[in-house]
Amino acid sequence: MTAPVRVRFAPSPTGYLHLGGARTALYNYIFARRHGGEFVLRIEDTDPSRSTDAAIAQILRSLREMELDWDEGPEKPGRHGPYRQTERQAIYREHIDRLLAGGHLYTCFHTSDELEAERRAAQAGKRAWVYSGACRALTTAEVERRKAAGEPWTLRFRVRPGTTTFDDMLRGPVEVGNDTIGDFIVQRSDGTITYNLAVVVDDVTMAITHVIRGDDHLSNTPKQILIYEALGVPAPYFLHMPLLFGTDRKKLSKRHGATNLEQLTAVGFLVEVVRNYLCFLSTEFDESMITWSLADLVAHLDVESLGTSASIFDPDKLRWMNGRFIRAMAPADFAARVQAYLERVGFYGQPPALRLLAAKGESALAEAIELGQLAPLPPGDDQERLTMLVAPLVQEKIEVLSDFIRLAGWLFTPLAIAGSAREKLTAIPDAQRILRAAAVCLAGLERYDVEQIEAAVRGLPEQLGVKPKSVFAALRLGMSGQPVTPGLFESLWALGRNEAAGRLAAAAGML
RNA sequence: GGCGCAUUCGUCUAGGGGCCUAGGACGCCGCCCUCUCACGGCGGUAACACCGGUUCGAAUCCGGUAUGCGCUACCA
Repeated sequence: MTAPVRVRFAPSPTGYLHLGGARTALYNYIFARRHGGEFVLRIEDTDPSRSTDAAIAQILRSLREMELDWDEGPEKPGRHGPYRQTERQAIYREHIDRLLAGGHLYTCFHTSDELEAERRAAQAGKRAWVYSGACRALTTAEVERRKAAGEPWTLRFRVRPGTTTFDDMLRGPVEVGNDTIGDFIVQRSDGTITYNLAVVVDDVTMAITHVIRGDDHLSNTPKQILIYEALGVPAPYFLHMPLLFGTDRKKLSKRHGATNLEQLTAVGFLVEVVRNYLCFLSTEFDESMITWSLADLVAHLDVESLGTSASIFDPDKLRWMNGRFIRAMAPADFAARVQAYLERVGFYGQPPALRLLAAKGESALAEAIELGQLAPLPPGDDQERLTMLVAPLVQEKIEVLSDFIRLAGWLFTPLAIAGSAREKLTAIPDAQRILRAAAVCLAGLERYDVEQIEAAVRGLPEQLGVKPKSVFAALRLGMSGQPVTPGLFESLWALGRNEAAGRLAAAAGML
């Protein structure tokens, strides 16, 4: 019988979980669940200068938001812990000793400055460069003498001659000549362990059977295989997923706008959609997949049938998917999501969120939230009622949740007609007459419902002898101060009779 | 420079020797619907990186070139 499948996701906590990382986490999770295996989370913080606890917390939060619960890892103790590399020093020690005993490691006294110079010279002469292995020849006595003299030293891995091969589950056989690898450092002069050794030791001791990671690690794999060999343990299966780039074909970074889950959800993308979008890259996609649940992803997606070339993050397609998803939601669910979103971005009782979005756009909003400038604020009773009332009106037209604010934010703030809206309103012939008539008309309606409102408004043009367009435009501007709103009749209805009539009358008074 | 991986419309992709004068989706453009904006519907634009082979026949197989990315670190 074969060993149970165990996979891991091993981010280095140097910042947010970016989308590429989220994607490999997703596929690791899916692979584990498909094979009834276990998914472990490990934090690769061997470089303390770049790792922060805040980043770790951030990453855990994002994974949880995507519902990728890990079976073992931080805050989820298991038999193979600890799950932070900084806490596994003793384990590395032990393995270093084993390698040392096996003659796979040797002490090297070359300083990084010396090596840097050599490398530069080789570079200038357009010659290939790998570490010469000069220190291999040092005698034990010599080593001891120089160590005693206080010279800094590192431990290097003695790369054997020959070639190293492995079968990538996605790309097939890969073969490299060991002479192109060069003895690499495994223990730094400060005594800390290097990435390539740490991963191997961790994967061995955590009983990882399948290493599913980004393509950027493909070139490191031969080194790691050499270490497995030296340790005398079988290497796991490897699968290198295609990378995810920004629109400029470069690695995703801040310059590409919203590129991590936090920012994306801050502008109103739904986690499920982002999650699905990431999964649908490098594979065939069908519209019916947009509303898939995590369980559906597990049931249908197979990391082994992904394509092999890198793909580019396309915010436009994500938007479209988000819109489709929103349209497919039950109205009540959508309303609840809108409310939670508005609360999160501090919309309720905090016009700043609204203004920020209007003036500076989505990225500014995302940034403000990120910096904690907008505190979550629960809605008041009236606001909650209004939100529920208005949500269905916008559900059919928006792409991201922040569009709600753009489209319907005016409903939550006192009437203000300024700038171009004011100019447009004044430019409408008979605007004042129209507004007054409409206010009176609405106030006198027998029943205040959408049908009655529509009938009344549609009767106005003939009644007043003006063009229908003038009436619609005047009422829209007059009730909202906005050129674009949800449906006119529905909006007037959502406002309520008094508020609607009051706004129109007030608008007439401003002319 | 060396090594590795990749290469179909702008983007995500279908395609695994004849079904391909290359199909779908996003975007873009146009039309329809329409109280604004959208949504929705319909239509259009647009690609096999290049050069050589193999073959009766190549997007599909092979070789080379180019380009991109990654590794080549006492980063991960």
